[in-house]
Amino acid sequence: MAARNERTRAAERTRDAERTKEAILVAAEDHFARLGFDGTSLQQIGEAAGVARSTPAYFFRSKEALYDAVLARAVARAQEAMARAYAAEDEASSAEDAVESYVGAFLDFLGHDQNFVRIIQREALEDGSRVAEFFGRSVDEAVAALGPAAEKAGITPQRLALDLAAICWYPFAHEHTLMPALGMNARDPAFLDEQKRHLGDLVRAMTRPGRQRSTRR
Amino acid sequence: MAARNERTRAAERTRDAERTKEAILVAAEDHFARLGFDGTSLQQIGEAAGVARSTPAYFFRSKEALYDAVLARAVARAQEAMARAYAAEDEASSAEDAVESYVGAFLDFLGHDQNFVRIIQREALEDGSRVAEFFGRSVDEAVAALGPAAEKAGITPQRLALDLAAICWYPFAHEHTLMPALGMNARDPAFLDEQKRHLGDLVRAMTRPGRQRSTRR
DNA sequence: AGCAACTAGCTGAACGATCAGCTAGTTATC
DNA sequence: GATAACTAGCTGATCGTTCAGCTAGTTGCT
Repeated sequence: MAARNERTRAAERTRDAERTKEAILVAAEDHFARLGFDGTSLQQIGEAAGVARSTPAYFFRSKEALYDAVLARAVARAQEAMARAYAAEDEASSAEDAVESYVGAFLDFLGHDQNFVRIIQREALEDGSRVAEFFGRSVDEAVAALGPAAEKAGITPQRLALDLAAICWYPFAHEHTLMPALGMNARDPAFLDEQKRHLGDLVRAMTRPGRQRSTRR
Repeated sequence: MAARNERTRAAERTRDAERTKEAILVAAEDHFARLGFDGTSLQQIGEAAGVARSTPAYFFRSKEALYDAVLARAVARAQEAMARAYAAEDEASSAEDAVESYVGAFLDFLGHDQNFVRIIQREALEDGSRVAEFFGRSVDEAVAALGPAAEKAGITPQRLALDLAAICWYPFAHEHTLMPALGMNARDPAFLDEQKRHLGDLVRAMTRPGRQRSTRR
């Protein structure tokens, strides 16, 4: 049995708190992302990490504290990925290109970090979620990156950010609900490519001059 | 104590299977939507419905069967709302107006049925979700309603449906994550109005002639 | 170098609490 | 009085947490 093998290996392995904590964090993230906080037991996490049931609690004090550590890790990954995208984006030749490269980086990150999407989706269902605070810096960067294009389109950068985030995020969040009903597959690389191109077209359509928008009342 | 009062009232109330089942369904939906399947106990549902803990199981056989009934109810509400919107939409004068009225109905429904959004969000996190099948008819209607505008925009109706669904859905799904970070409030009626106008502008921008889209490779 | 004292890593067992499902029963209604 | 509408009480399973204890590894002393 796999679990047995892992436990045996763990017993032979030299003691290393950092490595063990890391294994627990990885196992916990996978389980929390797939099954949720309530749907995951410390027993399962311990088995997957190759340690005893009590070891996660030994290192992280409580199940909730372990979850907090998992959440912080996942958010940090996203922040770093988007900060890199923000740093790389300033060599774009036009406002539209800047958006396209920034959005492309976001799409790539979401496509490669399914755990992040699932964990944030679960957080979004908690009333007192704390992720909003975590997003502060990333939102500032996004608003800066989208600012010029938003001005050309005649909308606020916040609204442009919302539209793009929604279109990027939704297919991954709903790959088991609306996507199959539409005959689409979010994990198909061809879909990702098409999505990037489509978003570029969309931004160019929004910024093209000569538009007539609804007048404010 | 409130629970005691409700129980007392239940005992005094005349027996009525339909009314009791309805009360259980309503209570169960609220709890499942807010706290999830695992986070909700039959005890809580019974208390909220004003019946004993064993009554939900008496009428619905098991917790899972009760959840299935709740899910079917919520999906049926959405299907009816969108079928009405589809029926009302054919008097629109242009392809763009048709989209705007259809999308407006969708937005209104989502804004008034928070339970539906939350339940579907939770379903989307289950790997073996069955909601995809339920969406079949509604998707066909949506594709038909959006067809003319999609053709004008040079994209498939499925993709237009995906974009619009994403932008409509996302603010409600993430009203506790990205929305506050962007300084927006999905439940503000002014935001809903602005969102409708904005989506109309977006569709008109997409369908405006003279665009230059990326060429397929 | 070698040994004793100490610490950090990790475990198994036990705890109280909570849960869904079951069963035997009680009450209202026709 | 038969049947449907409910309920209280029980049961086995599972959960997170706690804790004493074991052991591998480190440090300090001679």
